[in-house]
Amino acid sequence: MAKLTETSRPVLALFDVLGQKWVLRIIWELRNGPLTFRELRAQCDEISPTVLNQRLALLKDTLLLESTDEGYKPTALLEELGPVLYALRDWSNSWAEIRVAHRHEL
Amino acid sequence: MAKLTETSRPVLALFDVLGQKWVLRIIWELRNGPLTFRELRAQCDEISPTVLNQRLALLKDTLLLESTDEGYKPTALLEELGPVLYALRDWSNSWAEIRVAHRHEL
DNA sequence: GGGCTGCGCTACATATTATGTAGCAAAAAC
DNA sequence: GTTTTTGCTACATAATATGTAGCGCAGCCC
Repeated sequence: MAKLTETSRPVLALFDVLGQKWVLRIIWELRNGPLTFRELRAQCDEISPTVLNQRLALLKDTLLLESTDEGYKPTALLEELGPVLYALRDWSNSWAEIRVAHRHEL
Repeated sequence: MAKLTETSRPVLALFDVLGQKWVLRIIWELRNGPLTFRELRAQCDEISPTVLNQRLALLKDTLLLESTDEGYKPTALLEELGPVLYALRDWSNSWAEIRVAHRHEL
């Protein structure tokens, strides 16, 4: 499993985690309640189970996810990030529009 | 250069970009004005220039960064994400505290 | 009990991506 | 016009992801 840079700046440690492939996607797909390993894998476009399990281990280790009898779900702490994720979603719509507009300019 | 999954859901495209190593860090380091290639590289812990250049190309291509005579800087659109980034920074401090507390529990 | 099914997850060979060092070509500084 | 500095490329090596197969276990059915 990847080792976190033990930096004195938490935001950089956070970027280390979020910057790993599939991490944001996994968090996003768990926004509406718990999913089992196989459900989560299906939601994530059949991501390889090797990587999925590595990411789940990392996220449990960093107290962002926990596994219950219902499946994997965000911790209370991670749920506080909900509004931030939705802000990203909203922003991404403007981004998509601008990119389309830019393509048409060419 | 990595190809974006051309998905109909912008938020997933966004996660594809942000989920690449160094992308969040690069954006973060440019929050206080433009930096040159070498300055940016120094801020990013001497990241390999190969990857830095790949990421800069990606971010220019997706209209998140632009290069001026002052160096690389975020586009107006990306600057709108400022508050979101600072929210992540603030949240990461609570996260760090909880992780420390959890270590001491063991 | 014995055989099914679905589950979380592992093994492993292959393909993709990052790292680190050296250095080039062009622009600036002197 | 020579010396720096800058943006960036080349390339060999190391690290990481992908995709497929399938294991061991738990719950069911009869």
